[in-house]
Amino acid sequence: MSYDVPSLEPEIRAILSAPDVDLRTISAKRVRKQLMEENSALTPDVVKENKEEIDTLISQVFEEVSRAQQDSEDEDDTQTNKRKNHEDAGEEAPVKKKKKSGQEESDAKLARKLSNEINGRATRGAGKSRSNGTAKKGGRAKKSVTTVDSDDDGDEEGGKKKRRGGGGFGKEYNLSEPLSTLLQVEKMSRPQVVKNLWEHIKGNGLQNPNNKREIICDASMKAIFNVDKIDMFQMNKVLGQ
DNA sequence: AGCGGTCATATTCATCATAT
DNA sequence: ATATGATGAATATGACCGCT
Repeated sequence: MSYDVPSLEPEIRAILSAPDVDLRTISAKRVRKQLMEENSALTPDVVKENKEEIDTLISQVFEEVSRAQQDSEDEDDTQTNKRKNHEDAGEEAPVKKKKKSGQEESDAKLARKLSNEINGRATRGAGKSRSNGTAKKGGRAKKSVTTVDSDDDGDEEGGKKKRRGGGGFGKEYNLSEPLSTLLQVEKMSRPQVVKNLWEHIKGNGLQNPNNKREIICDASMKAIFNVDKIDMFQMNKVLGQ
């Protein structure tokens, strides 16, 4: 009320789209600060009183600029990509299984998490901050526990391990009638069976929507397990028989 | 005794930024 | 300066078997 916040949009846009400003390293707080420095009319008190509104406006402008910059990245990624690489290299490569999950967030949501999203990613990428990320992680420090892709491949000096070939999970089993019918193979190792089974499950949407760990057996599945529904773990269990 | 591979969800953890 | 909200990422879960 004491200030026409919307009129700040051009200034905010200028700040956010400045060549030397990274959307990942900028924060709403910084923008506010810069606004105050450049605009004498914006005293700390004024900002304080309109903080919420200003933040909202910043978030809106951020969205637009961010989108524009994404397009730029598609065409020319040298800048951003380079920087990004640098960060990743300098920091540590946290194994991320999932990439981006969704860029389309509701506007309301986006506005709400503007600050967190921007700065969260920014600081993380920028490194510094925690520096010893792993150490601090503490209990969760152990990254890939099992899926560590240690495909031992190669040599293994002579008669060391054939665990790959005849190993515990490498053993192939003769599939039961309904199972071989369903999977169209006669023998297979258990992990492979599970894999194919899930393929079938997902293909036919046999998961219980409420509890997706629960499999609702269809005719062919019922022929195998003899039940209407089965826990995905139990499924694996029965499979061993 | 434990590791290895396979699956999806649930839970937990830590870290970040803002707000008070 | 601390408390809190929120978010992302990682791990645990459960069962199988054979080998080191």
